[in-house]
Amino acid sequence: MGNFSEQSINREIERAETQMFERMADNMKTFGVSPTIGLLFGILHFKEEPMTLDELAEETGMSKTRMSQVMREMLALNIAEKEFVRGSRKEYYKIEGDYIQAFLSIFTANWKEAAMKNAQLARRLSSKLAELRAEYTEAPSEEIQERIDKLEQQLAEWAAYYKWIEQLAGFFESGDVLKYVPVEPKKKTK
Amino acid sequence: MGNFSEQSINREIERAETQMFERMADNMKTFGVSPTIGLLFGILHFKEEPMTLDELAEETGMSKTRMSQVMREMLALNIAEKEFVRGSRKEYYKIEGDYIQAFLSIFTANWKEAAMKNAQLARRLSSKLAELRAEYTEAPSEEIQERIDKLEQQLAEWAAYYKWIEQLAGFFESGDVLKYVPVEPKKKTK
DNA sequence: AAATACGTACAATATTTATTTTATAAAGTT
DNA sequence: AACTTTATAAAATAAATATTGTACGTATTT
Repeated sequence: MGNFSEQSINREIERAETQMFERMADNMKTFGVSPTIGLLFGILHFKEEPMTLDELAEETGMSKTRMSQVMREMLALNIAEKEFVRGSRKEYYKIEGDYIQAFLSIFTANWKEAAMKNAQLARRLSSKLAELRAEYTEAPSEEIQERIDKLEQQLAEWAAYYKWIEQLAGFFESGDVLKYVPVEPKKKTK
Repeated sequence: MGNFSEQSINREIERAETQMFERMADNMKTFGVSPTIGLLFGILHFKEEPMTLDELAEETGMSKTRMSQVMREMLALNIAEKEFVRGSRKEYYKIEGDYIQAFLSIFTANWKEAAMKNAQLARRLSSKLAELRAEYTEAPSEEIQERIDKLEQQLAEWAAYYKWIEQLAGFFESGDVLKYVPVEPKKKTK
């Protein structure tokens, strides 16, 4: 007896777990990364032990290939790592750090990359402008002069912005942010 | 004379401007919002004066409908506002604050929304679990007992996380973050 | 009141992103 | 050496987002 009830309660728990994972996936999308990263992070965090691509595929119902793609992204973001398991020739993955660390890693990585691309373009554009100035030094119409000035001024303002982003990324990466936005100790469920 | 050169230099400048705007658009995508928000922000910032939907459509080559959609998003994110211009029956839009302010607004908004959704789900799941516990109090198999405990513990950990995100959003929203990650005064272009 | 200008809802299309399928290479086993 | 197993590249498909076009409502002008 109780068999049916037990089965149905297990289903309910399963459903709750799934909803939590899906919420995490959606969070990640909001944060600008692939939702499946959130899903896998949630699962790996929940299981608390390293998992193979096959296990992840089984758990999510997605293809193994997709698991491979996403785990690679997670490695690049430094929110997961491989764990060598002797005796098995599968690769095992586990997460690195907790939710907050993952959050910090993701934003750090994204912001740094954005700042870097911006800096790269800004350099290119600045030298282009210098070149234009040099080239047309003899007959510089009022209008063109002004236009170049304006763009340079805007580039400078923009540079201040992405340099600030870089600083912010550092503030996250170093964990300094946690000094000012501390983690509250989690309470036991009432 | 100089007419051809003048035309070509103008084209070059135009191209540079466009590249900067496109970079901004790409930044926004990275940040998890529609790239066109970055584009319009860049244009409005550059022009330094309020613009109508038609002007924006003209400038971007996109449809007026799209401009309307995106401006609405920007209003919701508090990075743009309408400006009433008497005599005209068009609506004029201008940006609110500089790049950094926009950055802060966007993340504040996104993080708050994510935290809110998480909190909502967590509440639902917690009461569901309580309900399950109550319902099956008589014949609680070892296994189910443990499964519920585990999920509750995970929910608690997750709650600590999204509460932290909320705090972080507050830290951004209040501008406190700027105390610790200050804006460097921008240098004049060399 | 008819005509025009404006913004946007709604449906349709295009583009991008996520995911799967098929194919292949490398390593391990028999 | 032939056969498996594992991961992933490359191509194909599906799903989600961004964008446009059409239609319509409201306000304004004539």
